[in-house]
Amino acid sequence: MVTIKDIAKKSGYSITTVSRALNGFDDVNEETRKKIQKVAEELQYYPNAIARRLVKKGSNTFGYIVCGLKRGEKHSIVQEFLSAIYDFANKVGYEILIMTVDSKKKSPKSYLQFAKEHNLSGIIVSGITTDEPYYRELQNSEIPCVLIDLVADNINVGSVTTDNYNASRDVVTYLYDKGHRNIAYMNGKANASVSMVRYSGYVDRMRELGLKVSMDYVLNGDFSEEIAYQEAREFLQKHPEVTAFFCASDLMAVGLIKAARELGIKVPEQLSVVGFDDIPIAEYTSPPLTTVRQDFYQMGYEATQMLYSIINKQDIPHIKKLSYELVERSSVSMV
Amino acid sequence: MVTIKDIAKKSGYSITTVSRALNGFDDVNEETRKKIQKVAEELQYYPNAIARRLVKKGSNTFGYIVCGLKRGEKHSIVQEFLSAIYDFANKVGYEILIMTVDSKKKSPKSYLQFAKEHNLSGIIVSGITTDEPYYRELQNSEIPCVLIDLVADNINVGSVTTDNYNASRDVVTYLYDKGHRNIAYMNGKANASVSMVRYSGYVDRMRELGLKVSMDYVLNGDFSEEIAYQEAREFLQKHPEVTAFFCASDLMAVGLIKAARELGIKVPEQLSVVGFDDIPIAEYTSPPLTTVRQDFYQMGYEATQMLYSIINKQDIPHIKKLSYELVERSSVSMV
DNA sequence: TTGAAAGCGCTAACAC
DNA sequence: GTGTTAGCGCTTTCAA
Repeated sequence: MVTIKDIAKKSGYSITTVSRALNGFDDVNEETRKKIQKVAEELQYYPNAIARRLVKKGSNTFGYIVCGLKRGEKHSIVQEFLSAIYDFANKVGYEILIMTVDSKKKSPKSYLQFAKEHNLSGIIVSGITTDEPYYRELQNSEIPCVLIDLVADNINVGSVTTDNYNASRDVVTYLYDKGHRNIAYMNGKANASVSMVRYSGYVDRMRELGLKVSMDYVLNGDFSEEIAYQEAREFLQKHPEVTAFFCASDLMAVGLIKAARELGIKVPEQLSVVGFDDIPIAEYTSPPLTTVRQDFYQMGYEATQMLYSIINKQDIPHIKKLSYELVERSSVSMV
Repeated sequence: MVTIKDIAKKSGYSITTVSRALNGFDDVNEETRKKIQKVAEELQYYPNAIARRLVKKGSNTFGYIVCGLKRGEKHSIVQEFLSAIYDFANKVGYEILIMTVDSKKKSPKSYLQFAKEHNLSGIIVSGITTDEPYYRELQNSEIPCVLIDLVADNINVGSVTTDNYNASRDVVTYLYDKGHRNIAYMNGKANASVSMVRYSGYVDRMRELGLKVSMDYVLNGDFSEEIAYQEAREFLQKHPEVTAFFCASDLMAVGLIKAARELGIKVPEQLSVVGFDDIPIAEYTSPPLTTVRQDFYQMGYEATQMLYSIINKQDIPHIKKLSYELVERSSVSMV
């Protein structure tokens, strides 16, 4: 390994001067700098980031704690987050360190340990549900944090989500305007923060519109295509009066549509379906899915940006609700 | 920040003893260890991985160079890779450092710089095409490398790919067996290694079966849905005699099918289509796509495993060709 | 069983 | 402009 010392020796200057020359300080003679740079190049010198990080105060690294980075997902949400996080990090010259968390296994280390070990400047968290130990730990973190799809607000911690509540309300309104009155709801993971707020959006808006919300009409698909399919098969047979279904995720909508098809129920003629997320698949299902588009890339980007602001003690709001878009395709009809 | 020094001070032992006690050395009195551990806990001490890394020889980190981690992808290939890389890394106690590369922009740093700066144990590379400067640089690396979907073979560098050549041949055979004789081919990015291999599989097998390969029948969709769509629109009008299309990616197949539909050509009745990859969308298109399934997770896993072996000087083959599966759905018919 | 001391590669006062 | 020195937090000989 070529070090600054080797360059010092070969160039005849001191270690300090080499360091300063290479780091562009202006108290170095230009000729000296040239010579040193030449030697550095000859020796194929690359500064050791680890050593530098040890001596400097900050590490200039964001941590990213992901829950749910796993094989065979039918959406690429994590990929969108990552793409955004790296885009922003590259822009401000930060590195990223990722810690994957498996909700099934007990986590090997706490977020605090992760952060302190690597001297992280701050961390972004996604995919965590409210029943996980991380959640409480994170709430009043001493380290800058931004949570995606989770509520939080204190000096060091911010949160970024889609405006799930209003999105949900809009869907109900949309369905209502299409003439639907018996609107069922397929909820996601009970412990996911987004499930709860989407659910309240549904309930609140239904009530406002004078529609009764029967608990019979609320299923739980756990954000899973398969479970939604199972639940729907049972439900649809019992409730022919239901003309529309709002699903808290596209994947569940897909499962629901499959169940309907098998039962001989035509979508959208006999049953209208609205999803949530707008994952790539949504465009290709038959019928193409009407759904609420979330911009996951933007969520990731805003989260990283917010983290950066928090780290730099900028005074910005710590809660960001992103806009959504109701994209109309062909899974909803008038009644 | 709580350091080993603080613990030494508070516990009354020396820095050395604290270090050894905390790292489980057996030349430490158990009582001493207990005391030290207690103090460490009280002080909420977390060992500084950066300092440790500086002093130890290896960094126990894999680098991962990704090209093509970007917004709005319709597949989650990178996500599958990452998921696998982390699964393996977690198992062997390594960390991951990712460098994103944008083929459009000139890369900010060479892979060597990336590796040396962070003292990486080795690196995994995916998404690189043969025309990129990285490619040559990587070929005879002094640092352990494993390339995904790129050929390479030397002491320090290995490669992992699907057996693209035979997969391609199998598709042609499959189509032939279904009675197709005029089989066109939609190739991917010209400079992607996989494109070339898949293309030769197509050509070789066509010839073996006594079918002529006209250059007219070979289009280039650049792995893009949109470009494939454009190319196909033009082509299909001119070549009604073509009854089957083999596309080097599912996304291109989707573009092709769209073009066919707009032209009033029924898939699969009038035109059979086979894709490649088996991305999630493939299952939901209409008609559902017959395609070659690649196991991207496995590719990532094997790559990381191979890298680990190379790093540890194990004597294993440096070329791994993974098996594939022709999944039959409904986009191909007999003729 | 414990501790003193050197050093990993680098930066940053402070002097000259 | 340049060099001396100390030190980031940790591990690791080598003595005691």
